Amino acid sequence: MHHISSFKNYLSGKNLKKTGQRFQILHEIFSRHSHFKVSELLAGFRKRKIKVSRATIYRTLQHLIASGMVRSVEAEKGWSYYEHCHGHPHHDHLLCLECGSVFEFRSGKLEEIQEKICLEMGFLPLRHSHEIQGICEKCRTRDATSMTIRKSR
Amino acid sequence: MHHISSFKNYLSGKNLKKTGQRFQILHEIFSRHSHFKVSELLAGFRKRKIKVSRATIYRTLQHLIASGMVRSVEAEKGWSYYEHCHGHPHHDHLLCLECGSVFEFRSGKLEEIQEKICLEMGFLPLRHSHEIQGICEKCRTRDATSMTIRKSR
DNA sequence: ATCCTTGCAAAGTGTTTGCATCGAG
DNA sequence: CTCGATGCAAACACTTTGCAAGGAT
Repeated sequence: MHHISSFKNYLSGKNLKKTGQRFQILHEIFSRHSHFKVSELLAGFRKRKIKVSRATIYRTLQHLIASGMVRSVEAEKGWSYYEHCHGHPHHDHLLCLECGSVFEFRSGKLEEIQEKICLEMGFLPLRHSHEIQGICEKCRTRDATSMTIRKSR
Repeated sequence: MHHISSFKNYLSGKNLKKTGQRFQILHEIFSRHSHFKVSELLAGFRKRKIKVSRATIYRTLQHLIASGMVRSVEAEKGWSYYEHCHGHPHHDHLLCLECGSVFEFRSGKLEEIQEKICLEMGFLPLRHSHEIQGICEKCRTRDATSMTIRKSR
């Protein structure tokens, strides 16, 4: 469990305490496949009767972000999604506007170009978010066959 | 003023009324160089003593987005930025985490790759947001010379 | 024993909505 | 005259914060 020791490391380095809640949150995050909302973490805790407050989740999330272990992936207005950065460092997202599914994609060439752009502008890139929104294959073919009424926001 | 007639067109097509407020909002948006927050529009109106309520701005923004004249560019948590789509259709952003400046960049090659990815995945791209966050040149060189205290969030 | 953490509830933000009134068509 | 639009304030949803109590070191 590399992420556990990473986090311990981070905590020690900052003179922060290794509390049960913090590791519960870490576990909850890293046992997920990818994205999550705070409300989903909270629901997970409630289901398993683990006591971690919403405030603690938010506070811990700030540490996890500061440590580089988690990053936030903006999605809907006023609704943050997060994901852990556990192996695959850069992968971006396709969001289906119809069914809400999120697909991941990754392209080395894309990253090369980004780096070149930053270099040219003297910009030091730290993180980035890249999301393409549209209609996924499944919804596209469904729409083409049946006469679905598109829901208005 | 192409955007004015575009908007009139959209309004007519939807049986919506051409009100003063709507055109005030349109003007306020299109007289800006690029990004804006709702609060900034509101401040502009207050300064010029124009009466447009916050609710009307949000409601009009929804129409402008639906009409494709404005799109939203997610930025900070719970804080939406918008921009009009007035000539340059695709340009993406570099956000300086230190001073908050936003720089625009654009790359045809980048878009080509994106299109190819979507094609491969059967995804129909409609819009996208791409933001690279980091430290801009000015802040980088300033940090290197003076011993600035980085403000903690 | 110290000082960081936690949980709670309250406060804060940005956004949306119900409703009475206003006004474009 | 009619029905959509507006403004206000209240409602919402997510996030942050003050404070007293708890817990790691």
